[in-house]
Amino acid sequence: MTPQTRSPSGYSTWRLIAEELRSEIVDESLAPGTRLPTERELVERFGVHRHTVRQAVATLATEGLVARRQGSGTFVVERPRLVHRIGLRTRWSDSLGHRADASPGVLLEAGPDPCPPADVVMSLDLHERAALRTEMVRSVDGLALVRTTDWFVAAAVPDFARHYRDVGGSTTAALRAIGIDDYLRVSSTITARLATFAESTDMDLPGGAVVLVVRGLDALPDGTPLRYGISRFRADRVELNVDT
Amino acid sequence: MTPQTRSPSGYSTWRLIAEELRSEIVDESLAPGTRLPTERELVERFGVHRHTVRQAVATLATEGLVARRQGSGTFVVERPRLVHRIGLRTRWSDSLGHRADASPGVLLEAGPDPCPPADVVMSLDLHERAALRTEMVRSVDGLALVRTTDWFVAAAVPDFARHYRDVGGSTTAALRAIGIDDYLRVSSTITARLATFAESTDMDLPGGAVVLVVRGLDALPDGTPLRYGISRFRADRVELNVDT
DNA sequence: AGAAATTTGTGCGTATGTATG
DNA sequence: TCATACATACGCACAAATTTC
Repeated sequence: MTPQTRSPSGYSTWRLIAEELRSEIVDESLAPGTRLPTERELVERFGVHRHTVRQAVATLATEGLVARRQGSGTFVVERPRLVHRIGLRTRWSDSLGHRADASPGVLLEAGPDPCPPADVVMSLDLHERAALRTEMVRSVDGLALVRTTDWFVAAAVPDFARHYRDVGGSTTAALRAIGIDDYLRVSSTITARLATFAESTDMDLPGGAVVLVVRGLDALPDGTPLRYGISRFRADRVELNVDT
Repeated sequence: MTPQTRSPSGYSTWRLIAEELRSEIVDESLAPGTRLPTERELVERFGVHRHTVRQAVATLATEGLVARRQGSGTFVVERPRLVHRIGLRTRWSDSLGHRADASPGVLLEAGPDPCPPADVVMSLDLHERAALRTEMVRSVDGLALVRTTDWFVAAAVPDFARHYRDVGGSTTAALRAIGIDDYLRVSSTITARLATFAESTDMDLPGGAVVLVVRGLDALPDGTPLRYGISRFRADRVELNVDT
């Protein structure tokens, strides 16, 4: 485990240990409220110096994942986790709209996209039609939980950005103002990866954060494609749910 | 980006750059078959020494994610990606069974679990009944893609391990041999995190690999809970799909 | 209440790894 | 290849808070 004996992985020992412990916490193998193994036990388990274990736990403490109490131990902090349901009607308002502490979505950008990715062109049939792209961040309790990029068929959602701001940051309400009362989720594709630098900046993520990426296609009840969206969720604070 | 100006993250600079590029490849921002930016461009973009970007790209090349061609450039390698469908009937046989190169599941362990996690006890109503736990790895083309842990109500699946081996590594077939012809997915919960040391060993994952974690509850058509499963997928090779 | 054991917090010194130039 | 600056990991010692007996 020492840098001398390990092959160069690009990960420091304390970071590896920190991520191992984080996995167990996110997984609830270490349940909220319970005590972490003592530093002595962690030293034993990982075969490293106490300072190394301490630096690992220190980063988790800085992130607010655990709380250390001198003489007593280190404890897993209880943290609310957002459950985002994926189904026929997938709406932010259902997942975080009812929470008193949910802020409206912040529109970072909205404008024409001259050259959307190939799968977006395909899904929305944008060969002959212009695309509108929106970039948003959504937060709960001051914590950014999701970063979204959406494409619309521009002609179908006139003045989207203005309506979005007018209704106070709700996509569903903005679409209703335009005259679109209902839309359905056709399919969702879920992947996961490490956050990019840009995402870490936009969502203020800790180092090495994992994001859940959901690509979804929404259509009008008659089947006309309406929106192609890419949502990137903080994986340590959000879980996706599919009921069948 | 220099070690002097960065706050200590536990990641070496080349590792950060490697993971950034990997995210773009997994995301298909850098599509299969396309050329990576030149070393010169990467040096420019990340503001680091040429040795540093070379080490980053070298790691991706070792993993087979990119191929370097002298005088030509570095290219993103095309790699098959497994799509695992989540729906009412979620079966391995549907996702990877029809592939000629799919190996049967390898049963690592099967036996009584005296003390399953709280949510498993709850979902399967194991307060008074014994639990059977199975641990498996499933591979395609010699590449381990998923590591599963399943709990059954022991009394409902007598001799499961024997049947599983007899039918050659298929859960659905083993259950049929026991007399269970059909079962349905009740709900699925999806999270993501870095792989643990144990998972990295079992699935032979590269350092810092991300896993998609799916917790699912299966029940008999009459609603009796049958199985609670935790599946951990290699996130760089598997995507989940939900059609609604 | 008090002593001992346990657990986290802190300091210094040394050797090695990392990234730049 | 070498020099420089910083980060990492280890070894040892002791302090402070809490729990245990």
